[in-house]
Amino acid sequence: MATTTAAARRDEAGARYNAFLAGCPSRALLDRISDKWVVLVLCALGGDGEEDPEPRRYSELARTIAGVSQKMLTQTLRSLERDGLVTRTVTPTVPVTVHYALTDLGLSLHLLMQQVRSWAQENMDEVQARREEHDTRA
Amino acid sequence: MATTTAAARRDEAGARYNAFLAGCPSRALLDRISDKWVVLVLCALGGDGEEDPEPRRYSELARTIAGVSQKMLTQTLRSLERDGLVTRTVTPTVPVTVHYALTDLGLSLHLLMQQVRSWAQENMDEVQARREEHDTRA
DNA sequence: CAGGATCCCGCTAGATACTG
DNA sequence: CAGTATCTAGCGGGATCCTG
Repeated sequence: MATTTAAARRDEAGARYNAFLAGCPSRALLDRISDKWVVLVLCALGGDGEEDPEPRRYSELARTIAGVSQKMLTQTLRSLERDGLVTRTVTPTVPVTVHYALTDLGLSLHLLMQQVRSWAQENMDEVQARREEHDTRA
Repeated sequence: MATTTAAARRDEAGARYNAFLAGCPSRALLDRISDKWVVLVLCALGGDGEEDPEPRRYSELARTIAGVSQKMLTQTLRSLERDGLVTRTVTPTVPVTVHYALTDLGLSLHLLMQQVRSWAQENMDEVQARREEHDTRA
């Protein structure tokens, strides 16, 4: 509604944009991995580099990732659970205990993320160098 | 400054958060790949799946990605150039021509992104199924 | 053609308080 | 302990205008 000139252009562009990216489902995934909390949660659940897929409690995750708020942590866990990447196990103990664990699907994605992290560890210093060089020259 | 109780907790948390993530440079990379335009520009420059590292013009990129605004495109290209992931080549023709191309570094990251995209194409349907299942049950 | 500068809106992420 | 609900600020990002 209210298709102004700009919106029309964006509409027209959207068609080509979709043709460019919507053909493959990668756009949906991009929205997923583009969330930094998703990656961090995956890292935390995957053992942050170690193969240690032991289930983590909510507070444990919050403590490990730390920089995350309850809202973001819960929200991220919810979406990951919704997509079948993590499992949520509620143990009806006295105060209630909840365990989160990676599914096979989540684990496979986590392994990919680890590769990305490896790339970062190997090349980030060069990126830093380029960045500083570029900054000082400017 | 103005370190309230919450800020103090966040501060304290920040230390552990850094210990958890700052040990590896992955956090800096996360900020990089967490930008969807970065990925899309990398795709466009990398040929979107094809190995076709031919330099692209600014308007060409804008047309290919389409959904992006000039501001975001320019901003993304600037940061990528700053990090040494893409090169910016200005040819002083009559109206001025600018070519963007992936550096070796950018290409390697692009290849990684392609792997992620492959994962997406293979598993996104299952994710979709899980998602719908989860939605309809709720 | 390629991009700088500016205004401005929306949505997200964070803080706070409350509950089972 | 493991959340939920609400409120708000900040900024990402789009639109628009202008320049070399």
